[in-house]
Amino acid sequence: MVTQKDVAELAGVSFITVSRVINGETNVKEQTRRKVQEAIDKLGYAPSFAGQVLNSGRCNTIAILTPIPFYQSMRTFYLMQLISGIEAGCRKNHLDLLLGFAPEAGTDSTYDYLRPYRQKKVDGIIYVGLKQIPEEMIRELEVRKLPCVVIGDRPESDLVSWVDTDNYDAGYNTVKNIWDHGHRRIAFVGLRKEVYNANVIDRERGFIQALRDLGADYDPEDYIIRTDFDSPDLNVEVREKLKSFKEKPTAIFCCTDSCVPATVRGIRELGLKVPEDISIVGFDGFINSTYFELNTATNPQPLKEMGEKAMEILLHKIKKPSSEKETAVMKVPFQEGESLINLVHHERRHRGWRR
Amino acid sequence: MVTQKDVAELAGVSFITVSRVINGETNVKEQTRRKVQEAIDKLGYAPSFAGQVLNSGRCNTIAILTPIPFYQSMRTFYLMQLISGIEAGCRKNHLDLLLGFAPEAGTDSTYDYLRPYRQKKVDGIIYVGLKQIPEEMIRELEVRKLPCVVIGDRPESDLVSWVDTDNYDAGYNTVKNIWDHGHRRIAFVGLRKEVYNANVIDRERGFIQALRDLGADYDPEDYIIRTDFDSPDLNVEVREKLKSFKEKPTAIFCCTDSCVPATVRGIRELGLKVPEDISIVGFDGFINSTYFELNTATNPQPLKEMGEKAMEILLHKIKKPSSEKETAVMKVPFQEGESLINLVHHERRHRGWRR
DNA sequence: TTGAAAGCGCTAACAT
DNA sequence: ATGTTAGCGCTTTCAA
Repeated sequence: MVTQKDVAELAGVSFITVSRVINGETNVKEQTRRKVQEAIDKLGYAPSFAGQVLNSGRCNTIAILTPIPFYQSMRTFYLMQLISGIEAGCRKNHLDLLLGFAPEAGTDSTYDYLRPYRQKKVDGIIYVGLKQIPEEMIRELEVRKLPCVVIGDRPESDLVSWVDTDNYDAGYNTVKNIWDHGHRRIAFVGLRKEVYNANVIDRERGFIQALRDLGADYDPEDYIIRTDFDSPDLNVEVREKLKSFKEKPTAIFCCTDSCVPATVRGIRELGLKVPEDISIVGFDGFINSTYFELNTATNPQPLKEMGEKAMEILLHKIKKPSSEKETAVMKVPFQEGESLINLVHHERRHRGWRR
Repeated sequence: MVTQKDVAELAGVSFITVSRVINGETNVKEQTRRKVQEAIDKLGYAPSFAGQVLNSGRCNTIAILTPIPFYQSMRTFYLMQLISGIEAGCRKNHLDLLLGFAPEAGTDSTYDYLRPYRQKKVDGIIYVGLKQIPEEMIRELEVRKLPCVVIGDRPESDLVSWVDTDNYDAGYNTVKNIWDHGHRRIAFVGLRKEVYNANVIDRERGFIQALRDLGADYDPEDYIIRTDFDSPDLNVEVREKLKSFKEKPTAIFCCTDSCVPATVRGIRELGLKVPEDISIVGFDGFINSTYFELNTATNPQPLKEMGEKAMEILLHKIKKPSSEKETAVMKVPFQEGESLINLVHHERRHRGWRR
């Protein structure tokens, strides 16, 4: 490996002068600088990461840590888009990104996922939640004094900052939007209670409250279909639940776009059409025409911006470890789509299927 | 930060004894070891990454470097699944994964994507190709003596090993399979010539050669629809090209599953049905029922295995830098699906649309 | 079985 | 403007 010493020797100066040139210090004679620079170019010298870390205590690396599995599910889009925001922040600040994998239920528990942080291999962590941040991790953050920002959940600990979207609000507004399109019976495709996901729970709360406030003539809780992301039986679950309703919904609000295709399939299996018989509104903004035939109304989360915001907060904390916990709540806009129709124009059809 | 010195002080030994305990050396009295271990536990000491790197010259980190953008396109599934294989290898070998971003056309060219490698921040690189590995990167590999394995392309340089699938073979076999289902006019959805993708080019070559060998009564080259991944107009391009054919194909082989949904849409826009009027076969194995309504015949690439194989090769090279370039070609199996029908059973229908 | 000294590549602080 | 010294946390070598 080429070191400052090698460069110094070739240039006929001491190694400290090389260091000065590398760091762009001003107190070097122009002629010397040129000499050194030539030697650097000739040898292809670049300052070693290890030496710098040892000195500065910073390794200019941050970790993105997540329990989201890297499968071919739409959930990975959530992660991917966050990463693209985080990566933008890294670029700007000359940081590198370490990819960490937090344990998921059913995963190899012997895997020591905290090792890199114990070793101080990163300056900070962005934890992409959706699952709760593990207790032992919080303890580690405390011991190592590692800055951490969570995305998609709101941990109470003072040790972690977070960036989240206003899911209650977005859920509420979505229902209001659907209602404004003339729909009076709206169902919700949500998650089973045992699946922890603070975001979806909030969307569901918004769904329920909006319908109550709007004066719906049914109990919204009765129109919640509970399933799991990527469930292979999602279509069946939707279909059977739909069958069981006395009064059929004219619109379904899916807690995430991941559930939209299977929900549509379930509806079609009943011989019904989307959106003519049932309108669909999703959440997250994953669906696009590249892989789904229906232009879907949804609530696109500002994931890239969330990633960027998380980076910003993390950098504050890295630069000033004494700084306070920061939090940020971002709005989710509603986005129209062909999957949500205005009911007045289609009333006859709906009457038909309600019977 | 807690260092060996702190532990040594608390345990009343010299710091070198702490080092010995950490590294599990045998020449430490059991009683001393216990004393030291207690101090370690009490202080939550873990050996600092920086110190170890400086000493060993190894940073126990490998990079995955790719020009594939992190958007919500199916192409990211390719990357995701590779990563899951690579990650498995990292886990086994106590390595960490650095996520690198190679420049894509149209990207910020001021971004110094090679910095981490110049700094020796990683022990090796896995480059996920599909685009050619940049020349300046090969030069960097040479200067830094950095091991590198490419996935999805076959660079000639002796400096890089590679793992790839046999795309010519898979393309050839796919056509043969479709032919065996009774189809005699098969089209191909491929990429425009200016889009570099060695894999797809090989699939196309297989497509052409198979039809020639099978004695097709048309020139396969006339039945190639050229587009780009994720093109928003893919359906239009397919539709218009289909219209232009005198003799209509009864089956379409898509160079990647990414193109399947839009291809299906294009077909439907002509009032035709999949698979009744036109069968579809894809490639890669991205399509699944979670987000696409049609169970699609395809050629699932063994991506996870490829990632694992790449890791294996990379580790060889890291452990023994003098070792030779290694290459691996993996088979792609054909997978039946409802989107490909046996033509004899549906002949009437097909006659109908051919007219 | 334990410790002292040197050195990995770099920079900050202090000479010259 | 340039060089010397010391030290970051660790391991290797040599000494006790």
